[in-house]
Amino acid sequence: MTRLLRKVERRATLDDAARADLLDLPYKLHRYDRSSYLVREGDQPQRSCLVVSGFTYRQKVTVMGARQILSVYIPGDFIDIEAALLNIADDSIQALTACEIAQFATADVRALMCAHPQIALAFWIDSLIFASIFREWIANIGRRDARTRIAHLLCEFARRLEVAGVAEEYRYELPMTQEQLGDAAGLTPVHVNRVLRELDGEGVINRTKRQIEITDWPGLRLIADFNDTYLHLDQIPREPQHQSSRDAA
Amino acid sequence: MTRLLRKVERRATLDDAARADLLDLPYKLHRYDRSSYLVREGDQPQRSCLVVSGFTYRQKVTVMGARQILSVYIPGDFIDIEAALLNIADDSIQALTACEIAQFATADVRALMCAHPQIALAFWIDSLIFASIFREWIANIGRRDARTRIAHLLCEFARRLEVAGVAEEYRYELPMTQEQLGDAAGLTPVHVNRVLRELDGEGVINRTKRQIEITDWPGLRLIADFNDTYLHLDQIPREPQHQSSRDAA
DNA sequence: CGGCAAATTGAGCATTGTCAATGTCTGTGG
DNA sequence: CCACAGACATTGACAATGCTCAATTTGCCG
Repeated sequence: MTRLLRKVERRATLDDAARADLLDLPYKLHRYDRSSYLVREGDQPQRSCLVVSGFTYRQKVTVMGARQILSVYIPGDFIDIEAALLNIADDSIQALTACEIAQFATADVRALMCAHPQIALAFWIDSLIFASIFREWIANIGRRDARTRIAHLLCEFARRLEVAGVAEEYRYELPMTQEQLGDAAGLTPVHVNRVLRELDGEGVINRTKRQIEITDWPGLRLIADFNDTYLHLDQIPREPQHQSSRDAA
Repeated sequence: MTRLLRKVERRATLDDAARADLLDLPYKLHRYDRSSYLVREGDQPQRSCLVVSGFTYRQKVTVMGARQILSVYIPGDFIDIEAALLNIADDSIQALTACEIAQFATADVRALMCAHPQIALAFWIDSLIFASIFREWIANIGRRDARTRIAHLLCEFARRLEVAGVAEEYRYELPMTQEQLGDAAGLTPVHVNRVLRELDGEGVINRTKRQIEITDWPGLRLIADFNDTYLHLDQIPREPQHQSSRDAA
């Protein structure tokens, strides 16, 4: 729970009452197995989810049966704050790996946000950043070739995981199969394989099992047409905040 | 200004003080010519924009010079509420047609939202719906073929314009060139032309100048794999709901 | 009527998809 | 410790959707 507090305090300055109410927010910790559903398209969810450990993703399936992954969530991400404000889920959320999820009743979340507008703003900023990432994905899938797309995904994961404190700077565990990578990039698994292999062969990345090591960050960045402005990392140190208690949770 | 009030009242129940403050929100009305910029990527905007008349769109350009349109805004849309909360614009906003735009100082918007959480929630819901549309676009561009993509765009415009009261049910003015449609769908203008022509030839739509008439809505819907859940139109007539009791907090 | 932007069309091509086989790794049960 | 199953990765041959290039037509506006 202190994890949630830390997250919110990064985005806004809280008074004591707000901090107390936030810490009092009731929640349940759930464990999900790999590929189980947290939310199904069409649900009217009564709970909002925060990733404590593990990874999840959001997806949609077309009538033709093709799947598109819309977003990947990492530890610390508030997955579906919109559950508290929209009536119906328009896509599904699934566990990418086994994971622990903290769940909050949407009614409680709404009450908290109405009582403390600063908290609402903090959550809102979070959801705006996700919206920004969605837009970058539209551009990525719509206007970049396969090689660039995959490289871009790899860069995004690297930055996000690093900022979340889940990975070293240029090396991380990527728990996605090539099929899932393809579903995220709008490509077939076969082609993902070709591209990954090519990047590996050129020496910009290095793959061992599910681990990705970026051996030439400037090179990959260039290939990827990657600019991290859209992640709005500048939103993090916005307030005169304490950064010292990095991982005290 | 009453337009803005109406819009907000669709999403939340306001008390008299909130209504008064909202109506007092200072703004300037600007006119923009076709294809002029409202916001440029990299700006640190001090104003948020509401479309009063005309159309605008949001876009990004890749290093290779390809443009991707990320969103189209129609009268009544709050274009960039995120200007009030994020530090830097990660994409540009341009006028699709000559248009009138109401602009609000971000500081005023922030103050209003802090004073009246119900108003913040209303705006937030709006931005969550746009995020939902972004996700649908990711799926559309990532996993549907050209024909389906274009049909989907046409369906989306039809519904949105109708709900905004800007167009009749199955007939509307589409002020986009085929090149712009292509930039929205991740296709080349040449291919957009072929697809449009094909749909026209099959008799599901009818084009005259920039006007689109949908002559076979069920047919187009089917071709488009279109389901309007993601537009969250059910959020509009939500008055006597549990939401209101919460707002009293 | 001339000029321009946009739409249309055709021919050839390439990036990416499809299909199908094979290789590799990991965990499990014997 | 080994054999085996199953999931995933890799590869190759071939096809096709959508792109490029380039010409031409259409429609609008002064």
